[in-house]
Amino acid sequence: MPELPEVETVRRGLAQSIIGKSFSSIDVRRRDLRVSVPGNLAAAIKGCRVEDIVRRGKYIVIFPEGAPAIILHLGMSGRVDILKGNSSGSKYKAQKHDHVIFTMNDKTKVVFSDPRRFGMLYLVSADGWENKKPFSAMGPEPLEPGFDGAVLEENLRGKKCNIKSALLDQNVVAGVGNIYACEALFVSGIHPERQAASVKGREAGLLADAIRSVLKKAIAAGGSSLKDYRKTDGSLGYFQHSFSVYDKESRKCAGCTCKDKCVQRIVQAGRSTFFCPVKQKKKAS
DNA sequence: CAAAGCTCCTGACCGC
DNA sequence: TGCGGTCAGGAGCTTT
Repeated sequence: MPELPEVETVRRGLAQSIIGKSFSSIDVRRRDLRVSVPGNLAAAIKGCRVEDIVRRGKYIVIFPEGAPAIILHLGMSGRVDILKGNSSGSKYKAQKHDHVIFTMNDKTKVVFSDPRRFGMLYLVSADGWENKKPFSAMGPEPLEPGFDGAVLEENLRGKKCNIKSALLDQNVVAGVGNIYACEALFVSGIHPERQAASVKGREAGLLADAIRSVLKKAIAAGGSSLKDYRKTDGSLGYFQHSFSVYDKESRKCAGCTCKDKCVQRIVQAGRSTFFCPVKQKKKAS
């Protein structure tokens, strides 16, 4: 379940390994992902030098010089493996779910694999990319300076759905998914069933701070590896060991002083929510 | 416009 | 051991 911290970890791995290098070949083994991999991918980027790689929400955007931007989304089970040219790259043999393999001019291989094929890899013209499809309406980056309680409150205004579901809306805040929505609500002491628009003022500030701190800690840990997620060198993230409530049904919450087995699981908008009913209050404080 | 429901997909897991 | 059923979940689409 790659969310912002996992995507950021992958972005950093990519940036370190391929910025300044150019694409020498692109092998598309399977096109039918969530969005079809464009037929002109190889023709569009071959020979182009990678200038920059940025992240917006859960998307990675790669900028090859003089070419369209490559939009990459890891979906549910997507993974990027980087094989250094001098060693592992030459021994690489494509696995079942390796869909797109980029080979750089120094033989480094970038392998995009995704068993469930919820991921996406497509091209958008680099000029004005931020104003196009998924990005134009996307909410603020929670780790950028402009994000605070006032901004969050504004984006929650008028929302009648519960706060947990609202946090999953990428137009409210970018990059937060199921795990970190649960974790941030716990840290801020807000009950997941609270009406979204009722979270304002001091509480909106607490929630914004909680989102930032949880995401920062997760990035520092290299993300959370539950099933499929790996860093670009194949190693595991380890933030899953630091979850306060996520996937802890009928167990103790972080720093628990409640009766034991306090963590409850409910389903909201078809997604699991984990929370502590003792520490997360239904009434605004 | 908002929000809920549905869909895509496959590996993992459970119970018999 | 093997098989069928269920689940997970990001985002886009459809329905209400």
